[in-house]
Amino acid sequence: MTTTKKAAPASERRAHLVRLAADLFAEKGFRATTVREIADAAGILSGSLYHHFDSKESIGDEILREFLDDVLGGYRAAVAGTDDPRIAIERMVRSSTAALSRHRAALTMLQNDWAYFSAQKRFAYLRTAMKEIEQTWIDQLERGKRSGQFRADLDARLIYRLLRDILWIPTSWKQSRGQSWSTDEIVTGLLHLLFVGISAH
Amino acid sequence: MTTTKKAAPASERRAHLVRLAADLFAEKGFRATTVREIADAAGILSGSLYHHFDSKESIGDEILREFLDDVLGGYRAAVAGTDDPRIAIERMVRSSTAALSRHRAALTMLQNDWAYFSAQKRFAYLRTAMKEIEQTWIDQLERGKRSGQFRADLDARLIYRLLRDILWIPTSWKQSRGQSWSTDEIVTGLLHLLFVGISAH
DNA sequence: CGTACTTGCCCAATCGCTTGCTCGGTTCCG
DNA sequence: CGGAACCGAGCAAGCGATTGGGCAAGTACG
Repeated sequence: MTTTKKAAPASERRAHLVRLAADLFAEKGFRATTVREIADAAGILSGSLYHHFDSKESIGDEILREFLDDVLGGYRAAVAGTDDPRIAIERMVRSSTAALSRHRAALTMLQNDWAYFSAQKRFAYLRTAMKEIEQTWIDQLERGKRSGQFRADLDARLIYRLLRDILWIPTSWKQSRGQSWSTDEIVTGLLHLLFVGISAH
Repeated sequence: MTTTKKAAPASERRAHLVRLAADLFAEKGFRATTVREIADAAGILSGSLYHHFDSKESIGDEILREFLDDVLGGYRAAVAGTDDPRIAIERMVRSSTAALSRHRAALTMLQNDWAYFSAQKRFAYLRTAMKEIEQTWIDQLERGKRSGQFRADLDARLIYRLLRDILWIPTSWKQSRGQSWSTDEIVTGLLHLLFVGISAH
């Protein structure tokens, strides 16, 4: 009665399964991961997953929504407290990095399976969220140009595109082999690159 | 007699089929693309592909090899003519951008299906080529540090990793909807970002 | 000229397997 | 008892791969 067939019970077990699935998605992408692999990771049979979810896509949907909520929340907080676009951008960079490390699966899914998701109306919210993200960045970049803090010849849209994709690069390194850099080192390196480039002086 | 069974005839038709397959790989990745889709794009049945190729992997192999040859050739030419690491790096950036736009499929394949390819001994040459690419970049960055042209506190390996991934970002924009930037605009924006950052002065 | 053979290309059919998913039944626990 | 969790078996669809054969154009040879 409480749960018909399509509903989402939102139990603790369910949340755990989502996390297990997310780990697999983060490494292989959405489509390349099978429901049997997810079930194996949970120690159950694949059919048993459908007691918790009505489809594989629902798992993906949940992961993507949580990620976008997290990112957008962070951006709104980043621009709320200050009038200085440089401070706002630095906050957005740090906020993005933190959010991405919290949702590695969502990133891999958006990278590998964007064509798959964006073709479905169920995932139309992806485009909406992306547009808000883009607008937030461009607003700050334009403000920085007007205030004279950023180069006047700067193409805000182009820089945004570069930044957006640059920011989620280090996330895919996390699971990489061998010694790595700490999140701090990476963010520092990025911010340095962003504001002053690689040249001396 | 001439062609036993595993050979590659290297005909014109074959090259055309590789191009069709590459277009699909560029959009969906290697594993996510089926041989039936490739055949459909060519207007033939899937089985007919096996007259030209002995396996789906052979198509991928051909695409990847051509790409790596192109990139490495460009790098060798870029560092050959000059002693100035900044000039060498600028040449490498331009060479990379050009090569990537010529081999969008290879990029998507390396991004989406790296785990798949690198696990096979048939594709062992991928790691070899990647190492030569990395060494070329690091050499130039270190030379720039020693000559005082680049910041002394610069982590060459970190910067290389960032650059490598940054460089192939704009490639995935090419097929995007609506107005875009020209290759020149993108390269200029990147080089500017790389050498002087976004700050005014 | 005409016949025989080769070559390049493709179809039709099928194999063994994996995919996401279904569903009736069973176990466990409050 | 009742509900949540899971099992076990299986389905239709699709997957990559392979085989055997057919068709047309070319080549060789008498």
